[in-house]
Amino acid sequence: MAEKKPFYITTPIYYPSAKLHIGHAYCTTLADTIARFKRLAGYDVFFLTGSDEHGQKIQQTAEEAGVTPIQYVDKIVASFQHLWKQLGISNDDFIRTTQERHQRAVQEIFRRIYEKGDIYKGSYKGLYCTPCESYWTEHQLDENGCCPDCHRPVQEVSEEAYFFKISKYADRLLDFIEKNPDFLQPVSRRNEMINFIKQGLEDLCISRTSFDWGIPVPMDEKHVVYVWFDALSNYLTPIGFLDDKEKFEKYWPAGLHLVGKEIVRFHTIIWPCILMALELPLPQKVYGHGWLIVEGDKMSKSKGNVVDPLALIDEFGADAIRYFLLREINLGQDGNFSRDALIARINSDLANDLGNLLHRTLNMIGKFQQGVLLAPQGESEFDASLKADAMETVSFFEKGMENMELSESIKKVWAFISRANKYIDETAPWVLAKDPEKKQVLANTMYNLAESLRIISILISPYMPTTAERIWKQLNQEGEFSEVQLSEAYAWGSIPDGHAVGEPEQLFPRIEVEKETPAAKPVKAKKQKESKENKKEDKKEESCEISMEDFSKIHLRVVKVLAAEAVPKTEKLLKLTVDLGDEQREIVSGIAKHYAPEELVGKNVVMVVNLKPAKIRGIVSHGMVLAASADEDLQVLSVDMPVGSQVR
RNA sequence: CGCGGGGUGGAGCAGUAGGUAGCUCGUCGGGCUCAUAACCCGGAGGCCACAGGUUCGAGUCCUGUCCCCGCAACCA
Repeated sequence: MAEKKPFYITTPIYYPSAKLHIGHAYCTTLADTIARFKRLAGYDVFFLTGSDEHGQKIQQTAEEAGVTPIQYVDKIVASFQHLWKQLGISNDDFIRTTQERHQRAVQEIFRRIYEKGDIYKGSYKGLYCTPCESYWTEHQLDENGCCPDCHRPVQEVSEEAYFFKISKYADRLLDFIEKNPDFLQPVSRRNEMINFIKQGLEDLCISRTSFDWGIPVPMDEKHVVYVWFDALSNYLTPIGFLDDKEKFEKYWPAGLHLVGKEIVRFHTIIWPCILMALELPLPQKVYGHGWLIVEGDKMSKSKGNVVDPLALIDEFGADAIRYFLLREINLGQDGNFSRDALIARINSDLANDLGNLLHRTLNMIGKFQQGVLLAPQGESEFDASLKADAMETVSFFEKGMENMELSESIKKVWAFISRANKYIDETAPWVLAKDPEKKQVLANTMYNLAESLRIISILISPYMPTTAERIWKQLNQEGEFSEVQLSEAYAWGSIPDGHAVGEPEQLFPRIEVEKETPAAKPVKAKKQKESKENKKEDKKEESCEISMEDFSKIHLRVVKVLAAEAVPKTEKLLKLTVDLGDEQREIVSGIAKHYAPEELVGKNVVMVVNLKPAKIRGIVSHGMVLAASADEDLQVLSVDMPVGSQVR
């Protein structure tokens, strides 16, 4: 066989300021699946992920935690790596921007561009938001003159800094993007970037003196290299940019940088400019995927809908999560993640369709033929059709995967799984088994089902590596599963005559859902209904009605606010200490925009007493203060009744 | 005139250089019994947010309006 074609694929490097959430897991799973597919298809793949560990924010957070920055990031990065392991991520390397190899590479890149004259010293004046590590111009600020992102105050800063002449490359870049439609996808992002570039590019400030947790600028040690210049360079480091010319030439340019839509700009403007300055070829493709919306809403701890991927993996297994993310969410746009939808997919697709197909097949082979497959002889119309479908599925799948149509490709496999289930119905093996003369027809049927499952296991392996291998093992296939190639999926009839299969074993047990979880679901349904009906004049109010019994579950009481203080580093949260009459509680309330803490002290307000406690910003909030709101306005319900009064 | 995404049967989504509106789940009815109350077949359910326009013909193109959602993942 000819030498394998190289394929270099990357995820963004994640910022270790907090734990990773399902959105990060999504992105990395996408990349992993593509990487696994490429390996399956015979490419020599290098798959990189990592962490972006520098910056003022990390430095500060570490200080607050009383540890050094490196101690701080070491710990968090270990949790990244743990998560990737649990998720079955098959990265070939893990780059950390604090590694010596990366620092050397960045300094070298900086030096080369500087010597070329594309980096110059200037001074930067601007309004800086520390938490966001962003400079803003005056008109970008929000109505209060604060950071438009986080709405915290900004500081005026002026510092000496190095600049990278991006402006010099704008025309070349635009030309490149316009001439290479594949470079930037999906098209909506591409159009966006073309517009952005046409508005003109400004030189980019790439150094800082205001903090020192970063890579020193080689010729001027009081500067550190600023975030994007540092972070983007990670893509060059692990493939031998500095010290392994052969490896570097093999893998560069990258085949795919997979990124979230929020950072497409950096990857399609700054990064290509850096590469052009280095006189290196540009990556073949940058793909900006969408985000995950959770339960129709933004994730937030306060709503109790933060999705911790590790917890999900514990509960459902990595493959189920992977399957859900890749199947349910369309790559280019935002997608919904919900627990109900996840369970529905697991039950119907994984347990009923796939798991049960394997189980019933192996069971029949065991029951009707003592677990032994016989080479088929003759072919019925059903057999021929099944086989044709299998072959069509494989080639559709291959094409789809090459085009990054992940969701479409896996759906096609499921259509085939469905086809195989139908085949069982068509051939009715339990009938054949009763007729000795149909012995060979039965054997053909069993053989074809086993072949179908063998092929299915190959096709799903990039998506669900563990499950694929379990199927493989249950079919008692020979050889290392990791060595299997896509070409074997095309080879119908590979199972030898007389092959004995293994015992059936449940792949995915069905997940039984309790009839009605009183809390979350109805509330959500109601919310959606409301918003829908608001436009169409709520004619069907009765559908939102609750019974007296429902209402009586909510305990409302008048309580007195004893103390109130702002929760540090938040803009909407107040921590309140309230007196219920017979006890005191702490609750966190998102009303800081409307009330100063001192305004609330002494007030008697209405509160939900029996709300399940929730942890918000580390504070246990047990209860909720009721407030009326309309547009921007908000008022807590304050009443002139004694503490402890029931509200009904 | 900040930017972007979106409004399609109960839910979640597809709809590809404009030509009978599809899929999954749910639901209703039937079939089957090898199987994880599973599998197979069939039915009901949509004037594709609204209003104009282009066209022989628009969910799909153009214009305008309304509504939702984000601004990068702490905000009960």
